Order: sequence, then structure tokens, then C-alpha cells
Amino acid sequence: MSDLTTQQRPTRQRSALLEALANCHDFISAQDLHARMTAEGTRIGLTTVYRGLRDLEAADAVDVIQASAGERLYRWRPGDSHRHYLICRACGSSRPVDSEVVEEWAGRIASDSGFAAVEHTVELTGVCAGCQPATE
Amino acid sequence: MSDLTTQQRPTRQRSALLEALANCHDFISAQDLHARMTAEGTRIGLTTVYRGLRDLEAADAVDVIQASAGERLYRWRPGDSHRHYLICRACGSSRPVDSEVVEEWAGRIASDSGFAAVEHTVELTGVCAGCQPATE
DNA sequence: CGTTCATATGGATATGGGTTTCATTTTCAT
DNA sequence: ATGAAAATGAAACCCATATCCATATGAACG
Repeated sequence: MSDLTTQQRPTRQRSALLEALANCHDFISAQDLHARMTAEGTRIGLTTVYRGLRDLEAADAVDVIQASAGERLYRWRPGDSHRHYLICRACGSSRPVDSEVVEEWAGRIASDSGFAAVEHTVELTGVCAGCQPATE
Repeated sequence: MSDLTTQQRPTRQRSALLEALANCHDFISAQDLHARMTAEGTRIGLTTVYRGLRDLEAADAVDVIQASAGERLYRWRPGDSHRHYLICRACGSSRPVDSEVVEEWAGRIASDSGFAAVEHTVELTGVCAGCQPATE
């Protein structure tokens, strides 16, 4: 029961979604994922993609970041290790960063503040080496 | 130059917006701010509120956080000091947190990664002492 | 003081990501 | 097989925000 479907009923669409997401090695939006799957011949509704991603998020199987306009980007979490990424604003590529310091800091804030169920989101963006203008 | 209007032309609406935002000591959405101003008798259009907040954001005079559904919350930045907050998911109240550790960490990531112009956003949410259920 | 003109305003309309609805289809248990 | 429960997906909707554009307003100049 701790398998990856995170769903009562395994369906064709669900497994296709899992596969597409696992094969996609960067953050991707629901719409882009749907477009990609459709382009590859998988028949799946946009609604189902949204639902599947929501369920995966609830099951904590994906990392989620907020893009600018309320858009959310999803990424399959390979292990359970890192949860924070440095993302290139130019090309969109992402790399995990070591966030232990931040985890500890967040934990300390949590216990110092009297707040319960403290969660944190950390997002780092920049311009990667390959995307930097030559003259600078 | 470094005055607070951040605008070519000081107008009645603009200064009312500044005042309303400064008087509001927590994060607030554009719509709520507009509603509050209207309730207080200030005649201002929602569009103008959005524009004003966008300009303030560009001028780096407010802190902005992303609420759940793509909604953005704005808060007048009293000084230049802290930039990160711990926000109660139940009542919406916020308190600044000491984030020096995170600033340093982000700086280190920036220089280690080869990324340029690294920016970071950190959001902490929890349930404040006053909002915690008695029986748990 | 009044004319001029660039800029600000704000209601209407559009946009765009995301969610809900509900009729239809699929899966599972019997 | 068969019927109940759950999943699907197209269309309709929601809601924050952006854009359009006609009107209003402040500033500069005479």
C-alpha cells in the first residue's frame, strides 16, 4: 500500500502521469505536462492532470514551487533528501541545494515562536553560468 | 528622490493608498485593501490599488508574499531590516523572524553555484499560540 | 486665471491558472 | 455478468490580476 500510485484505483491515466512526471527531470507546470503527454499520444484530460498532481502533492511525492503568476510547478522527488532548488530564471533549469542549515533554522524558529505545525518554503532563483551574458 | 511616493505625480488616491498600507500592520491583499479604503470613505478604483501596489513592489517599498491561490499579500516595510515572516495560517497574523542565517546561506549558495543575481524567498507558516486548538 | 497636455484614474473587459460540475466511463467486489 | 463506487474529462465557472480606453486631474506655461 505504500506504492507510488497514491490512489485507490490505478488507471491508465494515472500511471501515464506518474511516468511522464518521472521522465521529466525539471519542474513543469500542469498545463505543460498535459501538453507534453498529449503530444506523445497519451489521451488524458487537463482536469485529470490537475487532480493527479494535487494528489501527488498531498502524498508528498513531488516538490512544488510557485511560479510568478500563481502558477505552480511540479517535480517528481527522486529520493526524500533535498527539498529546495536553485532555479535559473533564464532557462528554467533547476538544481537541488543543500538546505540543512535552513531546515535547522526553520525548526528553531518553530520551537522558539510558540507556533505549531510550522512549514517553510524556500526558493532560490538566479541566472546560471550558461545563461549569463558574455559581457559582464 | 528617496521619498515615499515613488511616483511622478502625487495624487489623492496615491497618498491614500500609502497611508492605508502604512496603517495596516499586517499583510493584506490588494482587494482587501481596496475594500478597507472604500469602507473608510476613500474613493479609489481597484485598478489603481493594483497599480499602486505594483509600483511599490517595483520600488521595493513593500514585502510581498504569495498566498495560496496566486493571491499576493503586501506589507509596508517599516525599515530595511528583516524581510521574512512567520505567518499564522489560521488568523493571518505575521511576525518578522530573524533570518540572518538564511541570508548567509543564500549568499553561500550563490557564490558556490556559479549562478548570478541569486534571489531568495522564504516563507514560514504555522499556527500561532492563540489559534491552536485546546484539545490536541 | 486659463489653456494645454501629459499622466493618472477607474469601470469595463480580457486573461489565465486553477477548480467544480456532472454526465459518462471504468474498475472492483460479488 | 452486474451493480455500486470511483475516476474521467469537457464545459462552465471562479477569482486574482492585467489591459483598454474614455475621462479626469495635476503641472507648466503664458
